Amino acid sequence: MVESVRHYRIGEFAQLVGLSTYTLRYYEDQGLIKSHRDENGVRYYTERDIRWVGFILHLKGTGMRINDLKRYVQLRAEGDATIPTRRAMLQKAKDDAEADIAELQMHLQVLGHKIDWYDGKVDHTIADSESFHDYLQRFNDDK
Amino acid sequence: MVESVRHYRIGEFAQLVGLSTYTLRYYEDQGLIKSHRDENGVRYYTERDIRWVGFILHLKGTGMRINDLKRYVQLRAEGDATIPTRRAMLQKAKDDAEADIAELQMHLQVLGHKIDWYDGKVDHTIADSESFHDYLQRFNDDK
DNA sequence: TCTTGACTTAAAGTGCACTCGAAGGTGTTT
DNA sequence: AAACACCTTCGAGTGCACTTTAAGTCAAGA
Repeated sequence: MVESVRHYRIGEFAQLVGLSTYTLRYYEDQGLIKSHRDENGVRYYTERDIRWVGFILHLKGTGMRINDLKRYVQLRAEGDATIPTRRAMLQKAKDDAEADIAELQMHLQVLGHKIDWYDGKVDHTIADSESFHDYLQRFNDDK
Repeated sequence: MVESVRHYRIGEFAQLVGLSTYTLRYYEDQGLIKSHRDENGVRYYTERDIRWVGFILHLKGTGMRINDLKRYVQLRAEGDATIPTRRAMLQKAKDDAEADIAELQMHLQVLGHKIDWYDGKVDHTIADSESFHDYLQRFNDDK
């Protein structure tokens, strides 16, 4: 009694992973994902494929580009010998994303100050004469 | 004895703000920045303009699009009555960027786990049989 | 039987933000 | 005089990641 694994055709799978069928075929063309085919040539996917797409989306989510993803997939196909390379790719993606966050936070800080400055102007706790640039200097004292 | 303000022509200004002269003219076309002109029609910029471009770059840095930037500039031109609207725009930009950071961090966490998993495979502290998916479950116990 | 959803290839379109080039002109510097 | 940096309009090109269309085929389900 072999329990057959649940199969999803492209439409259902697309909904599950939150991509369009177009995109799924596009990713397949690009070699990012592989699909299985039934006797009529119709694509189907399994739970494993859901997890793989999920992981791809995590990588994409950190800003990794399709080309790098392709490369990662190729390396994976080459077996365990490429683990150090893949690890390095992930580390780089991680470092890059962390740098992005740091930059984002820096911009965010200025935005926050500008919002505070607007508030100060509106409730008159900041002098009309004080420009945002002057106001910002207040936070630069320690630099 | 009026100290005249330091003027920068587009080439020098471009270097100062880290944009190309092309981009600067493009931004001007889009209404994001204004330039002053000398008697020959040659653009020049001042310190104030450096600060303004800097601020624009902070907004862009949080992911704000040209169209929204345009709108912000328009509102600014309409005077203090639009401060609440502008404040709201900044708040939204801030909220959006914070959401982006949160998402990024989520992706980052998975990446981190995958890196650890690779390390575990390499030094055999993780069983060969344990898939990354299984491994990830370890961190899901509290959910 | 008809609709629905799948299949194919190949090409074109979309959106965003630049980025560049052509072609001809002006003014300053070497 | 030549080089250089600037000016104009405006249209085309770039890069990325999709997104859509065309045109025709196939098979299962109501």
